Amino acid sequence: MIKCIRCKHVHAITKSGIVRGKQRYFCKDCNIYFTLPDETTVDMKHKKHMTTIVDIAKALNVSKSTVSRALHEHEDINPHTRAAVLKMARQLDYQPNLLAKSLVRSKSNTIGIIVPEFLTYFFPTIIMGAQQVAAEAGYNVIICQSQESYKTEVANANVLLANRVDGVLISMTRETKKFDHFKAFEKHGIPVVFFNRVCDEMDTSKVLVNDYEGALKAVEHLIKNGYRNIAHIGGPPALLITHNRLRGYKDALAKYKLPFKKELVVHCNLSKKDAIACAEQLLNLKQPPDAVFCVNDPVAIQLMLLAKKRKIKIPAELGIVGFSNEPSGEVIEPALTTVQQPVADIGRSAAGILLEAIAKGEAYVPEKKSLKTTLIVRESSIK
Amino acid sequence: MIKCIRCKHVHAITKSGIVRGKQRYFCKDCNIYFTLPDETTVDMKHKKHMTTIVDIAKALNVSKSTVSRALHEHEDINPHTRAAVLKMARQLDYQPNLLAKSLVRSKSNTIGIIVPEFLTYFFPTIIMGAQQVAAEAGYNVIICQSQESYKTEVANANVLLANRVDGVLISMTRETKKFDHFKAFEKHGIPVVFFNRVCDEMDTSKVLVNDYEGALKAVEHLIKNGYRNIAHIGGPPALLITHNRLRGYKDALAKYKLPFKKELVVHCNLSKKDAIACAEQLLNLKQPPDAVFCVNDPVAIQLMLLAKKRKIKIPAELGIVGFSNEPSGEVIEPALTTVQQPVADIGRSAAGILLEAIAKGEAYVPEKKSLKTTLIVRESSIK
DNA sequence: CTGAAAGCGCTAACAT
DNA sequence: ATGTTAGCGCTTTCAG
Repeated sequence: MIKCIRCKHVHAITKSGIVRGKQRYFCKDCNIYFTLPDETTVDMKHKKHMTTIVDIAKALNVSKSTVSRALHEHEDINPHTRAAVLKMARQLDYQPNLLAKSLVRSKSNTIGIIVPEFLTYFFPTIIMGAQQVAAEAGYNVIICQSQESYKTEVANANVLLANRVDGVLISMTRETKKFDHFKAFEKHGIPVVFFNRVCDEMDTSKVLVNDYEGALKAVEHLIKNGYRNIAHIGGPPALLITHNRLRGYKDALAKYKLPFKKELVVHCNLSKKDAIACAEQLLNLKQPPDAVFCVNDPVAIQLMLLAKKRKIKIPAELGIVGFSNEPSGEVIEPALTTVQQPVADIGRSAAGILLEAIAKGEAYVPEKKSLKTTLIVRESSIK
Repeated sequence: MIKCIRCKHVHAITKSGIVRGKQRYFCKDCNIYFTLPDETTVDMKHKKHMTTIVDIAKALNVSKSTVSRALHEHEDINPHTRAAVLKMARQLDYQPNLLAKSLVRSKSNTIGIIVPEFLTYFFPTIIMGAQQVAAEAGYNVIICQSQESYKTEVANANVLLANRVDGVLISMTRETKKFDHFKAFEKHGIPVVFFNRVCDEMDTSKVLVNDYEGALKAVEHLIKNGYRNIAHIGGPPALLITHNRLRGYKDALAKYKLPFKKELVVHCNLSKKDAIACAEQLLNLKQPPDAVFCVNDPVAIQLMLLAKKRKIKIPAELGIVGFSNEPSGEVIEPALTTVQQPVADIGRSAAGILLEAIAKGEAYVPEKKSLKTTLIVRESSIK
């Protein structure tokens, strides 16, 4: 709707020839000729318009569908036009607008990841693995940190929903008890794969490390090396890994007919401070343990540091085994025996399953995957 | 337009009653009755339609513009309609489609990050910092790993471009010599902030750690502690940090009138293998150093491990200072003196500057930020 | 205060 | 083989 530049009215306007490629108009009321201010020149520096398929189409005098087809190896396309389009696309520096594509396809080619934190090497490594697999399949990754807060986790879920991710990878906070924010994904047909900190209430794919087996092997190893009064520093009771590693610990004792002593099991919230507190609690026992299986390496290291400070000889007087094989365990003295988990594999595996689920849609059947652990024997556990 | 399920033609079709709530058709040509496969029932579970503003509008018998306005605290809106819309939105579990919003606003509220790798704690920590700041401002983050490959980096840049990110954070690969893929961002008015591995050729914001000063302090500390024959294991020559830390090393020597000896400087590509090779090279010297300033902690740790293996006393016979304060340095014995960089701050700072640039648009003036380092003195450098 | 309509860039029926 | 058209879900003039 063209308005007269003087009277601002729209009636009484007629086209009147073309001047320097621009349409000229005539207002019968005001009796003046005018052309519209060329907005493109203003735009030029303001925000360089990215070339679209329409630009290519115009340049080549074809329709945008033709351009779209040429760009997508559609079969019904003349090889010549195709070549011309491709050339022009390169020439104009065309970058497809994935937002538009996602909108019309109802598919964003993006997956979301929710992790509780990002500080230790653990989650970054998993994310890296997932990101690699995703990138290879042409998927982007949006990462959210729940910071171990249920509320944030709900917000994260909404962000991912609003961004219309095609699938989600989740490791829950330790305080998550309600799962509606996860179920919302399912409700919209968005597949979810849990890893590590999984949700039992939901019937989705899950990728876990075989914590039970890892713990069993670790404690068995201690027993075989002559330790008899073996303690366990576990994780937060809410976590499944805590449960499974504790179970492995118990079963190993049982297997070798060693008594289970309640006072030898303490739970740690995984903070450094609490780790030290737990270590103290154990070492202060009237009958202190001669070995400790720790829920993870950082905890094991705090224990070792404390023991060393107290001149307790490791491994002679105190055997220590950790879990997760973090870099620090390798350089500490004595080097820490630990249960290695295939961390990057967790991410790769989870992402792989998720992509499959996205591809299969309805047909997809949830799958539970349990990754193997390996006991890495170093010095801290060999009497 | 109903087609016969046999002859596929559209003429000769008539309606013929309703069966179980579904319209039945009759093809006069083929003489058969049929109903159309019920797509809605399939759809129901297939992909639950997410509610849109139109759904809300219909439910309330208002126009979608009204809904949009209600959802955005627009001023021209009746408080009652507003309340009704909000209520209905909640009721229908409305999640705005950010893809659509981004498309029409030409603003994705997403920033991209390109980092060379993701393995050490360094980049993940930076990303975490950046992600926090971004999330607080309502921005998502898309992360790309260039894997130290120029080609991948170019691909990464295109991915971000195609996703229409509003800004980009970059730490270059060590082999990047051409910068067209970065300049493409500028060309489209997408602000770029470099961090850590910055690009001198581009006039954009940069966030760096004051490597020079950190190195200077580190070497000065060694000198003050009585070391006189101080070596340096540097990083890959292509990196700026290598250059700056080396400069700090040299200037510290100069400041105390100590001679610079070429054979005491070796360059390491930062791989573990090469770190060991460099350490060996130095320790094998006819006149081995009595202290080494290392380009980073992992290298320092490899050196320490080798020295210990050779029964060289640390710090008595060999002082060692690292750079970056990685967790391992704290637990190794003797504990590693190191230069701490405010890693998460790099990410926070860079993201902050980027968001500001996005907000200011044209008006934005590039800014160079140099973050301070702190020398953390532990045992490995005190004779 | 509300509605109608245009359009962001793209895909995908449908038509030619 | 190519063009036309109708959206995807949303914001944003413009018109009441």
